[in-house]
Amino acid sequence: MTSSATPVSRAERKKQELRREIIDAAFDCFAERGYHATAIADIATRLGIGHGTFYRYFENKRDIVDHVITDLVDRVKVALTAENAPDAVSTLDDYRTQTARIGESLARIFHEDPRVPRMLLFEAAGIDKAMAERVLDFFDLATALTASYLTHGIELGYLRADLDVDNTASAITGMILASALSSLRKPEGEHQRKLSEAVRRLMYDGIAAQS
Amino acid sequence: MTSSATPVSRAERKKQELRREIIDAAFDCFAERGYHATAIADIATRLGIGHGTFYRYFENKRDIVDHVITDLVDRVKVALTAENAPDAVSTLDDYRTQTARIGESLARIFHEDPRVPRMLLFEAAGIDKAMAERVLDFFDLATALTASYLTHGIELGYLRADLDVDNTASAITGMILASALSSLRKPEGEHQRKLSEAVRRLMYDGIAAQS
Amino acid sequence: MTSSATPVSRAERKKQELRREIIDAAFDCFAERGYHATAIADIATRLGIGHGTFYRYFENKRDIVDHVITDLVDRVKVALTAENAPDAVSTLDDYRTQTARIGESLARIFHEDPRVPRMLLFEAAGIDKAMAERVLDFFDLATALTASYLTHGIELGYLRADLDVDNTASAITGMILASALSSLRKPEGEHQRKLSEAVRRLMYDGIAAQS
Amino acid sequence: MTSSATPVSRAERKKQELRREIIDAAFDCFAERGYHATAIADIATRLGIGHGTFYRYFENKRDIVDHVITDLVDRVKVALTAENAPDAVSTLDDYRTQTARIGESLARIFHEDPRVPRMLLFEAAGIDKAMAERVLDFFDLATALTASYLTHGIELGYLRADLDVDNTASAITGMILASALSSLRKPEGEHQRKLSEAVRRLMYDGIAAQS
DNA sequence: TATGAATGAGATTTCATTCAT
DNA sequence: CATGAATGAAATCTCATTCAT
Repeated sequence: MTSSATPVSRAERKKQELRREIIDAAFDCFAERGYHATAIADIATRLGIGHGTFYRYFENKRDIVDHVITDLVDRVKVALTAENAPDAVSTLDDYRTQTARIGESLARIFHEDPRVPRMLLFEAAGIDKAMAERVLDFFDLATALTASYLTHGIELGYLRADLDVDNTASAITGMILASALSSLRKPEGEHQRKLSEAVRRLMYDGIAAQS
Repeated sequence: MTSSATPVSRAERKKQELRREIIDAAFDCFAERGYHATAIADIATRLGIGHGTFYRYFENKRDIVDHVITDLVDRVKVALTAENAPDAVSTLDDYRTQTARIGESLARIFHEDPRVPRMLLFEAAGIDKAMAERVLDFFDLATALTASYLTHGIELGYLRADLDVDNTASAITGMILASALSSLRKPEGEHQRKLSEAVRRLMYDGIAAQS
Repeated sequence: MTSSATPVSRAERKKQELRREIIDAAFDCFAERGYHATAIADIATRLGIGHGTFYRYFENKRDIVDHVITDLVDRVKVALTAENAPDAVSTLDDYRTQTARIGESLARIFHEDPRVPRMLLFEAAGIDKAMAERVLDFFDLATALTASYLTHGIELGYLRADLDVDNTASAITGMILASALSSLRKPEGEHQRKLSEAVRRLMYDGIAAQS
Repeated sequence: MTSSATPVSRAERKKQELRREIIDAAFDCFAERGYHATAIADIATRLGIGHGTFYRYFENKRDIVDHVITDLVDRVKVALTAENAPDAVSTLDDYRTQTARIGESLARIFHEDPRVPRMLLFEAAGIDKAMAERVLDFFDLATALTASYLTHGIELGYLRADLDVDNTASAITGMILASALSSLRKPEGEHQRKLSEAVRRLMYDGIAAQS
């Protein structure tokens, strides 16, 4: 029942393994030195393989970076969505908890693998037009997800009915970006938690003194 | 009274003019095709000058992009600071107005020159480590400025005394980023204004329904 | 018994071969057209290889010329020293024979490969300060070697006890230079032999008429 | 009677002056940094003139170096020939004195202006084929001059009748070269004098112990 | 006449990609 | 299949020379 769908041979499995290692090594290089400063030979050397071998696994340099980004985006997507269906929330407190959980999850990813924010925020967009689009698409996705939460909250009445859903969602995505950015300079978990908390207080309590 | 301040010769003036044109053409190219995809010859061709001429005005490619970024950052800095001293504000309403004004000013820059957000958010950080630092420094500057507003507001009592100033400022910077980002896909002023308003409502009213 | 000493693969051997061919082609070019007038592409073209290939074997243009000079200097050093230990000589006649042998050996090198004197005397020193130093060092070496012969001869009593060893050695090196120079215009062996003989007569008999 | 031949105007004189200064500045640059490493702009800057001005005085870079070499060669020629007619010598002692005087004169030139040996021995020949020929021509000239002394000495009987005039002259030129070379590393007058003396002892006494 | 801004030929060097072994 | 030698397109940068001012 396990390997029924694709009866992979041992060789095939090895191949997939190396494929994955190449993606990871490329991720390392791109995040460390930048996409343009990374030569295919650098990636191969890091793995101890010949650089010709690279081309048996990926079309070209542009191909690998696409895979790197896909992987990275998938990981963040999972953090944003996993176990976190908008309709699982029914009160403001639930939502606040949910937000905290998502925030924490993101923070963990950024913290555990600093290549993620670096690549996503610094490297990807500068590669070419198409990649910049992918980055924007990803932000839009995050915004859409947030928007669905907001809409759900409005429907259930625990969020302001007059909320400008899309733009508020954009603003919230911006704060997530801020969190990712700050993880580049202050990667300690403590700091990330405080920032995350500040974001939530902003969202729920606003900044004004209680009149 | 005419040329008293700087008695520049006509030749000198022409030189400064071309220098500026080169910076501008470089800005065009970098924003359009990206830093790495832009050859010095592209910049020169765009101006109808020989590419050797470029090197009479700038050391090398890295030099020109530094100037482009400096210009760009200066422009945004002006929008963030001009006429906008934190201590000119003394009530929450003042602050909200102030925030609106700054937001509008930024929106105008992003809208009037779409190269600005594209360069700042997409191209700059991917150039090299040093430039990535400059970008982070710039975000830090914006955050520090916001923080000074917040501190001022706390002191005067119209902002929450228990505000986590620095992290809240970070979050607000993130929303400014969101605004810049959105201008890339939806550059119409109308949209920008709405996003700006949503940010302000988030800040002042929170998202929760009035209990 | 075959490849016991250095178990080089066929590929490795081919590589060394090409490396040597590149040095030789570079030597050709530098001697023919001069270092500065020679482009890397010229060297590559002469070998029928792509000019990118050059950079797989040598760091840069400066690197190759260093190797060319090292080769050349080694060749001349061998001629100056091989089988020619100062202490193998014990009479004036021996010394004269020795001198003749060294002179002949040098002449053969200059004659067999006219690139040698051309490169050493005309091209090398003009390349840069460091190379000029190498050339001077080489002359100093030749002078030191000659000096050791002279010292030996004084000790054994067949050379004048009041000889200014170092300066006399310098003068003799100068005459070797003259020989190298003359080989550029008059490369025939006959001429070289006569010049060599004239040098020896000068050294042993002086120029004055017998009183 | 003074300026009758060419009635030069003040302007003309100034022009000639600048022309000379350019040659001298070029000499400085070429000797210091080498011909290829010297840009026309370097020469102009050293004089505080615009580099366009250079081209009002000299055809091109090749032209100026030709003039530099001509000047240099003329200076050495003067030292070799001035007041030193072969037929003014009639005894071996006279000749030895004469030789000393020429040697001293050359040494003074090399010592007073170290650019001379550096340019002549290190830079000139590497410039191009034509210049290499000029250098060889110059050495030939020195050799021919020496040869005429030798011939004169043979005719008057104070030099060996069986002297191989041309090749002996070549050898002597070689020793002059040695002197020039040594002035590059040991420019002190004392050393030059000793070397010069060693050359003369070699020529007149040989190196052998008196039997 | 002096100047220096403009020019582009030309040289060096890198590196993604191919392909024979 | 893996390898890495070979390749050349393409980019950067320099500087001798011209020429308008």
